[in-house]
Parts: sequence; C-alpha cells; structure tokens
Amino acid sequence: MRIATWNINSLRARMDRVVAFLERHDVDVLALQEIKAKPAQLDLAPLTAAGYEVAAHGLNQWNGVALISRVGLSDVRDQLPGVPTWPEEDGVVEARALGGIVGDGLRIWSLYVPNGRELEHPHYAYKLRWLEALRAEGARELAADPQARAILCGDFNVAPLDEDVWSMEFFEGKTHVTEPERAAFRAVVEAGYADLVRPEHPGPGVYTYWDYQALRFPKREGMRIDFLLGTPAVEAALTGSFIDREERKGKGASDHAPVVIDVDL
DNA sequence: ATGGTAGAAATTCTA
Repeated sequence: MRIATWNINSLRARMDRVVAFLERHDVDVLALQEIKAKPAQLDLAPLTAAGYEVAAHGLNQWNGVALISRVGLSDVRDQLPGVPTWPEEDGVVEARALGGIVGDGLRIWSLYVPNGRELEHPHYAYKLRWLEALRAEGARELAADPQARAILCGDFNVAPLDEDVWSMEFFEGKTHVTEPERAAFRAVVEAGYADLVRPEHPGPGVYTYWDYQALRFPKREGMRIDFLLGTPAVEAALTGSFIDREERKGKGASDHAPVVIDVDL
C-alpha cells in the first residue's frame, strides 16, 4: 500500500495536480492539509471518477484537511480528542485533524499543526498545547493496543533537527526550530510513532517545504516539516519512501512537496 | 527599489 501526505495550499487551486500525482505514483491513500475550503465548496468529481473516496473537513478559507483513499475509508473523525480551541478563550476547534481507517485496519490522521506565528504570540502556546493533545491521543491508541496500525502524518510545522532548515542563523528567534517545539515533536515520537522517512533519507539538505518568497526553491533553501510517523507495526511493514521534489516545480505548485511511503500492509 | 509570493475573500489575513 502506498500512502502520501501533502500540504496542498488550496485543493480547489490544485485539483488537477492532485489527480495527476495520484495517477503518476499509483497512490492508494493521500492525506491533504490546507485544503482552504468548506466541503460544500469542493468539486470532488475528478477524484471519485479516478476511483477514490474522499472525506474533507474545513470550516472556512483557512486550514482544512482531507483524506483520499481507494482502499476503503471508514470511522472518519474530524477532531483530535483534547485539542485546544483557537482562540483559547471563546474559540472554536479549527479544522486541523481528520482521522479514518483505511486498508486492513490502518488508522491514519491527516494533521495540520498550528504555525505558531511568533514566539510571543498566543498562537505559539496554542501550537504547543495542540502537539501535546496529539501525543496524548497517539499514546492512548498504542496503550489500548500495542500492535495498533496507526499513522500520524501531515504538516507538523516543526523542524526537529538543525539540519532540517537551510540556515539555523536565519531561524534564530523564529518558530519551528525552538526547543519547546522540538520537545513536543520528540514526545510524539517517544510515544511510539517513528519517523518513517528519515532513516532512508537522512539530511542535511532534505526538505519538504520551500517558501514562495525569495527564490527559496531554486536556491535549495527549504525546511523538513512534513512527516509520516508510524507505530511499531507500521514501521515493521515499511518497504520504502520518497519526497516528490518534482512536484514543487513549475507554475502553480504548492509550497510543500508530497511525502510518500510504501508499507506491506 | 530594501528585494516580497500565494490563496481566499474582500482591503486584510494567514502562511
């Protein structure tokens, strides 16, 4: 089974690219982030015509997540238990998580972790609390069944290692690289969710995101912030992985590249 | 000229 995650930065603007990607790489399951639409605004015909089921969750023009599968899609959940609201006072649960069961009992979560904005901004504290809720839900699932097949994937908005950004000097005093964010990411890994791509594709210089500004992509100035994390049962079934850097090229590309894994499940 | 784009929705917000 081939599974991918991709921050699409508007599904409506890039439906053609999504369909072409699915067909080019023979993808079974795709987790999307930043679909930037309510489900009613989407024309899903190109996906259903290609043989996929779709679950989409979006409240407005911001955030939004989706799951696309041709190997079944059931038990769909649009909220990660325990996540904070935004704003934290009198706010709502944003559309940043969508879970479902695909294939033979594989749980997958499409996740769009809050950006954090600036270190002093309330969004940064929100981001850390959100990641803690993710860790707690992941830990709960593995505690219930140590053999559980589960994947947590998406845009984590954290660069876990110095080598995951093009310049630590540039990111001094900025989000994505701070120790609290990295500790929150590590806590998810330590709860039993291993990075399924890094072992085959170690850094430095291996990225999944390049800012639209300042010619970051041609200058190879990117960040590794998109991940697929898997339980031990998934890790044991892993047969390969790649980052589709080609997808970042050309007119109309998302600022993120898809990340793909193959599992013998 | 301060190096700065992209998407959605509505002149601004988010990333």
